[in-house]
Amino acid sequence: MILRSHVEWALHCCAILAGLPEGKYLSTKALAEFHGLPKEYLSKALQALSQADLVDTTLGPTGGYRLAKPTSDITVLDIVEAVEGKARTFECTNIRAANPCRPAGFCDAGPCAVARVMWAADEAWRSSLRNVRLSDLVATVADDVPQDVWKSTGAWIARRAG
Amino acid sequence: MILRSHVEWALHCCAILAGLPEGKYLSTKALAEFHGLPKEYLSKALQALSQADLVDTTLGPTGGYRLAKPTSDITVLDIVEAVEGKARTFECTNIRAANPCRPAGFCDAGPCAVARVMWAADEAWRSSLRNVRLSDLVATVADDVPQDVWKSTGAWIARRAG
DNA sequence: ATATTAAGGATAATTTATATCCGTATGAAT
DNA sequence: ATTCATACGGATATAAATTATCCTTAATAT
Ligand code: FES
Ligand code: FES
Repeated sequence: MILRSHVEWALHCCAILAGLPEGKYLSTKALAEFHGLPKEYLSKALQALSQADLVDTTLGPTGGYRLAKPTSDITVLDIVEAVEGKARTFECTNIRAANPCRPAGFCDAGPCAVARVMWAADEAWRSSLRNVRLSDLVATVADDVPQDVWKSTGAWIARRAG
Repeated sequence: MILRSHVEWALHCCAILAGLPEGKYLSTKALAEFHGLPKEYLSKALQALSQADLVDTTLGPTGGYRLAKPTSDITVLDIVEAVEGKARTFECTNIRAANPCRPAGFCDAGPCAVARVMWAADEAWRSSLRNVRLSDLVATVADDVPQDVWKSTGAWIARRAG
């Protein structure tokens, strides 16, 4: 099992959009260049963010993306689920139903105990991601990145914004 | 992202092996029949359990699998990692390195903040699975299944054990 | 000897992930 | 008005992972 690369892309793009000057937009082209990613494919991840209402978009020469809400109102889980879907990572195919010792027509009262354990772990994973806001993430990144790089990155974004 | 079906198979097989009479083995064929699974493919999952030293095996007409340890010494995580691997579910491709504002030869001090958040969630998932022992799981299943079905299932296992 | 089993290698089919291409509608600048 | 750059979505292509089967080998019980 492995998460799609879109998750890494979407999270980094949101972190960049967080540094965008008020009211401006940043294009797919700029985001792809910045991260060294294939523009057309990155576009699919950004479309997913748009469909999840995490970002606003506009068309035309100065068009692109910007965050639709304050960074403190967006969680990492919001972003992950936007590109990866909300479906559980464990899928029960109900193999217990094949038990030859069951009476004919036997009907289970609820989900299998195995599935419940796996789903609880899935929820722990989601809960962990839900507890980190985009604002927290950006603050951590800002802490990690040397000040001069951080500053010139902000300038780069402002320069490419439309 | 979705876990492989082997996870569901391996967990259910371990739960069945937990009901095996002392010293006996249960074959792939019996486990496949019981769960309605393709024998040859299920065999791959069981081999993974064997390689992780969670089960003992023996050859020959009375051969098959049995648990290698007490059920309280095996966690759900042990089983999941045996078939799914221990690799993290989030893979960082270090896209931050493409940032055009970095000075040439810039070297990161540690893993990216985005990766750290994703890895923490991964660990929360694993921790949740690690906190459930096979003995706990079996107890829950026993609670779920009607007593008569539980009993006849135990008899079925004993009958097929060699 | 014979039958049955786990183990593992080879191979194929199916599904998912990755990636590119192109047409359309929209908005900004001239 | 015209032109250009953009998001969006559909279609298609390629690569990789998952699912599945087949077959050979070595071990073991009867
Ligand atoms: S039947 Fe699907 S997890 Fe038990
Ligand atoms: S560079 Fe990989 S998660 Fe940030």
